[in-house]
Amino acid sequence: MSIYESLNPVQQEAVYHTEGPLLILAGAGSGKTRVLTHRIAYLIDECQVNPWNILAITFTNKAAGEMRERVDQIVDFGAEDIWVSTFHSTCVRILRRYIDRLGYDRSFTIYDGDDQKTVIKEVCKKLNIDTKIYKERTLLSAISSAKDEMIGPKEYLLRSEGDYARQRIAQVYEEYQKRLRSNNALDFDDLLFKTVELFKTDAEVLNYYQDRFKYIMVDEYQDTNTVQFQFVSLLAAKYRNLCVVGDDDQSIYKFRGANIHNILDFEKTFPDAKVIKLEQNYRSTKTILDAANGVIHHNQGRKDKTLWTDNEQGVPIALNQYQTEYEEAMGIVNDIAAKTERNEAEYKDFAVLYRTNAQSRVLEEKFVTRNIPYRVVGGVNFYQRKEIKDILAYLKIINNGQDDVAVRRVVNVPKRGIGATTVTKAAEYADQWGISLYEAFKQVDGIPGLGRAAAKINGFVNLIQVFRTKAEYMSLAELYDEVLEDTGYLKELQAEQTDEATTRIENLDELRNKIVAYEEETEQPSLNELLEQIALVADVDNMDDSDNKVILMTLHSAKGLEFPYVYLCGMEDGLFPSYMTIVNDDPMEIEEERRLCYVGITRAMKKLTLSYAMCRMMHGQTQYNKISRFVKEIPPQLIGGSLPRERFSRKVEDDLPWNTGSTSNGISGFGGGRAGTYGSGSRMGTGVGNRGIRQSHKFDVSAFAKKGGDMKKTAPDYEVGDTVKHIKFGTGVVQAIKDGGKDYEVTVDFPKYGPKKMFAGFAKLKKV
DNA sequence: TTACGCCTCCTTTTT
DNA sequence: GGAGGCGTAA
Repeated sequence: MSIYESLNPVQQEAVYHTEGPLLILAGAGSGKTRVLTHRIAYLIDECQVNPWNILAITFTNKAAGEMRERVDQIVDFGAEDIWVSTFHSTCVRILRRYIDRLGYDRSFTIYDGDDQKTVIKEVCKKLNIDTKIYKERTLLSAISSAKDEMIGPKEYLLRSEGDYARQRIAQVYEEYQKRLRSNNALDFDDLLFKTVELFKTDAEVLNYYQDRFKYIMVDEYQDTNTVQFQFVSLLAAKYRNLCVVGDDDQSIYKFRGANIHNILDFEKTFPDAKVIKLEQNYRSTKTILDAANGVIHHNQGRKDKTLWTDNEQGVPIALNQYQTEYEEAMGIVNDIAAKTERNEAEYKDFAVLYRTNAQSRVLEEKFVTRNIPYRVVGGVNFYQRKEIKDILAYLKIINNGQDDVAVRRVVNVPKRGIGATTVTKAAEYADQWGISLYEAFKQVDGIPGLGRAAAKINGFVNLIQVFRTKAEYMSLAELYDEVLEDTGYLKELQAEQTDEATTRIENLDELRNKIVAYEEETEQPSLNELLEQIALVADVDNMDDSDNKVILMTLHSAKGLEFPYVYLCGMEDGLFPSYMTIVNDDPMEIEEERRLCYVGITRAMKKLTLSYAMCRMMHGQTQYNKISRFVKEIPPQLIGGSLPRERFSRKVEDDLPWNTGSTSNGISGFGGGRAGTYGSGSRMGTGVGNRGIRQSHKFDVSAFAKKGGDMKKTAPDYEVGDTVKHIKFGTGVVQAIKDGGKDYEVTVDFPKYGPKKMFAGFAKLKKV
């Protein structure tokens, strides 16, 4: 039997259609990755296409990695020759080879958002821009949108006639590009922009890549922006074997320049395009899918399709109302604890999704108190942490002395007496002579008025020069150790003796691990390539399916993922849909939020739980919000209640010794904050709803009775005086161990959080 | 030059 | 409620 027979007929049709433009409209959970990977296998195995001629583009490294893995599994040989990568890494690979044709140096560095901000600040200072009127963020996003639309600084100015504000932005844009250029750096948008520019200006290069990539596949096509569309169109122009996969209902990146018309008008752009719709969902229960359809049908201007499934009806959707965000978080955490304790599911089966990153804080707090392992995706990215960026800045300087941003960042970190005044003088000198800041440092004797600071600058230059020499013969990990030592960075952290410093040191260790791993898996490791890989990773990419943790992330990050149990929290008008989109009264904006909701709902495989809080702290103020309009768009018969279990969970939680009880300072006091039930009792009593509730209630009771009864009590492997590690409190010293009947009660003194009492069985303390 | 404290602004979402 | 910017004091 061929591997293609496991596909349904429509999927097969998509696989077998190999020549010419093809649009696959793939609903959520309809097996599009399967189709793509099988299509690649088919091209190679049945159509004798050289793997070398295939390019598959995704948005995240994680998606690329997954696809690569699955392709490896089904393609007989040559899989490693297929390019499976993100837009950004594809462009970097091309630019590393040919960007000198645009007058750039091929060893350019890539600037992330923080670096961009640093540059824009300098630009504003130089041009006397009042950042109260023109916010740095606004300027950057204007520049970014311009680049997405492939509008350069000159053209931007031309288009700004009669508009002073825009002219001012044009100046900023021009100066910003100038600085990137002299720093030999590209920002994310440049990677695409410059590649397209290269294709347009250099027929030889374009021709080479057109012949190279005879078969092109693009995933998540609905999220492509204009410059990405151009990139793909140019590449595919010669052979026209372009297969795009997407779902207009999951287009959620308009704010980032995604142009939904790329997918909606695909048939206009390619009149001979074949269109195939994948509408059978293999992921979710009927209930979940009906809810998703109920919501998304409120959108106008979408391609007509209805997702259906052969899966079972499943349990009803839970909807919980809470007084505050704290109680909401506690409700979610308790629910997860209950399910895992009775072995219904593992931690990694759960995802908690929210609209804004800020919402994660309260959730985290509750996960910590309940001692449930979790991982927050997004928010403060590992590579955005101060200590990581500092050390990376050193590595960047060693790699590329033209990177002024990196030099400014660490020239006085740790403190070596080179203050702002000194740096400014050197920068002026550099400007005057058209050299980089680091070059100016080297010529420090020529800079007037520096006084004693000159010697200090020499010290810094020597430090870097020594690193460069060492980089010649040392491994990257060795070089990394040298940087930590010789800069005194590590010593300074060690001297601090605070919890925060310990975390920072741990993070630096983690970075070292990543460097070692990179060196092990790469044939010819180089500092340049290492930095490039780091620059291109997103946080989702680091999500490891193997560690058993609850995942917390924004709805945006959740796209493309699936989880058995999904919690959508903060379902309130003003939060989701966001306040901005409500006041804006542009229906298109609400529609984008609705698609986001659709994405969230369709992540769930077995059960979806929605929740909202009557009031929550937003922008430092208590806000009273109404239930989200999206909840009301879900057919009510799909929603059940969960009152009994919530009440029970609260009981369990009150038994926990380390819980100080947030109900005591809650608005409503004890009892008032428990989850209520949306709608009337009669709704609870109807059909499917009833089944779900009774079941979960019953399970709760018996599971708990069992747990309390015959749970094995094992003596801890640590004793009084030992240092132990807790999942979030960090390390602490055991002060007392008491036999508390059904479990051992341990008191641990944590430096930052003070003494905590906890049950050994729950706390999972590890001796260190 | 640095450390501290007060001020403002922020809140969509990210490769 | 928190991060970053700015001014003042030592």
